[in-house]
Amino acid sequence: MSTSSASPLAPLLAKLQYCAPFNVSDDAALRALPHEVKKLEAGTYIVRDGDKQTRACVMISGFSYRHKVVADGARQILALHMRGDLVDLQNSFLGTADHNVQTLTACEVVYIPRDALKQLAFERPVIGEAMWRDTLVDGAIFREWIANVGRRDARTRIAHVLCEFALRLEAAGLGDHRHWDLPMTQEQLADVVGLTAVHVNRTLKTLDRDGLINRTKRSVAVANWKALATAGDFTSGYLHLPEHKLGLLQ
Amino acid sequence: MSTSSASPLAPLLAKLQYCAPFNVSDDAALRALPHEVKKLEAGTYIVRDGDKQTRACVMISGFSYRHKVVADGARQILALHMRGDLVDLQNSFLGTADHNVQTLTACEVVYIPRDALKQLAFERPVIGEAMWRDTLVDGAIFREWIANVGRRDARTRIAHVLCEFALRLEAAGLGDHRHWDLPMTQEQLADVVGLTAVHVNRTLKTLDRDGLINRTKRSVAVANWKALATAGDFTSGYLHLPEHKLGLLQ
DNA sequence: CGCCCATTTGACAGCTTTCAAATCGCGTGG
DNA sequence: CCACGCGATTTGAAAGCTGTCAAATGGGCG
Repeated sequence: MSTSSASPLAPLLAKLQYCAPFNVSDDAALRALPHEVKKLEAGTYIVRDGDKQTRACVMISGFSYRHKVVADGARQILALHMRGDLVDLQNSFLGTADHNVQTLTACEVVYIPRDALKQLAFERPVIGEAMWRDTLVDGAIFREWIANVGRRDARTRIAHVLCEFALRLEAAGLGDHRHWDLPMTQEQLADVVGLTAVHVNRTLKTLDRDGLINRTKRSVAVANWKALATAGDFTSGYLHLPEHKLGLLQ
Repeated sequence: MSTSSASPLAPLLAKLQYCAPFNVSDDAALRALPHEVKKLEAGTYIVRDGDKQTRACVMISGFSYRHKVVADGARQILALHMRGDLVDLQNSFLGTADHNVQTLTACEVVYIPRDALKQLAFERPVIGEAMWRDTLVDGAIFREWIANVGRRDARTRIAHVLCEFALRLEAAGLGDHRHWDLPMTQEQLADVVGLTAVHVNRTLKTLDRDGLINRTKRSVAVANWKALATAGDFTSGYLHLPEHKLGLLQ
């Protein structure tokens, strides 16, 4: 098994290989990347809007999110990240960060110098292609979110992100898509879907009442996957998950 | 001047070089890409959701847009593309398209086989990096649009996209940011900002009345750039434009 | 036990949508 | 050159989804 859990880079390896496995040499090259492991508390900023980053950050455990703050002070969450995700490739390659990245929970992360990552990508096309692909999947999720906040009503919008989180968590090996913990407050969920916390609360209640989800305090479980996916106008295509991770669904 | 207008690939070259100019050899390699020029009528689908593309498409003239259709039939426009933009790198690299790309106006485009593009990117890191960067800028714009439709009111939202279009048009060499033609109907603009055409109409009227824009039939001119940018909560950072294209602004 | 933050709930306001109908612009045909 | 027709723009009135404001409830932690 090439993704030994001994290396802190193992989650990145696992994520990048979801398309095709690397050979031993590529595997070793990736593991040889210079890196620094760090533990971060919940709420820590990994990147601030305007920062000039020179390293990328890989999530090992915990959750983080990207967000922007608009003129009136409202916050919009742009993405949620979990184990294996490369979270600030985008900011570091573009020079100046155009948004914030903050930990949602306590996290372990690995920092990798941007230039080392860039060099690896071009020396080893298999790895470079996997990283590029990963960037494109991030973009695909951004697009779905634009449609989600732009054209779906509250109920559909929330059901949709719940389905997305479920599948991504499962793909990252963090649980079953039908039963997982939502690591965010209703206010944070509201910032994901562009609604108010009050309205998210009311909408979650109706999803619960209708038997689509089960709630316990700060956690959500999918009670009826099919119904939730239908309610959320959800299809998994845009996540571009490898087929072997979609077996359970359709 | 390396970007001779003789080649149909010149707009792509110009776009990719906005960061740093290529050397003669890279320039020649890009021009040597296999390609096919095509004229498309307004409304033609370049990619349909679900398609398996094997070539990418570069815009030479005209405008195109990406969009998704949600469950209730509503459409959300995800991106607008113009001269020099690589419009379906994303779909072709990911295998199956997760959204549609359609021409907004009559267009000239160039098709390039995905594999030739991929090979070039890895053989010539300067070009590969430029393409990667371009992908990341697309992503940055997606993120801004999430915040735009998620957290801004109608007036701010519309003013924001008008500012973005103005700057991107100017950066692409298609006019002055203070005076340009909007190549879309109010209904299409509504699908960009996640509003109804009726409300877009009312809002444009107030922007006009307040002296921020001037309208004539289907065209929009910026009457007061500074006021429009303020009204739209617009700053250009997320476009990651090269400094030499920002001289006029701030 | 008490504080604090998150959740929940209610009443009301408001931005945006919906539904229709009128007007306008412009290409087409007489 | 003018009438016609169709799509886009405008406008009005009313409904509705979501937001705002406030207060109550609940759970976790020192």
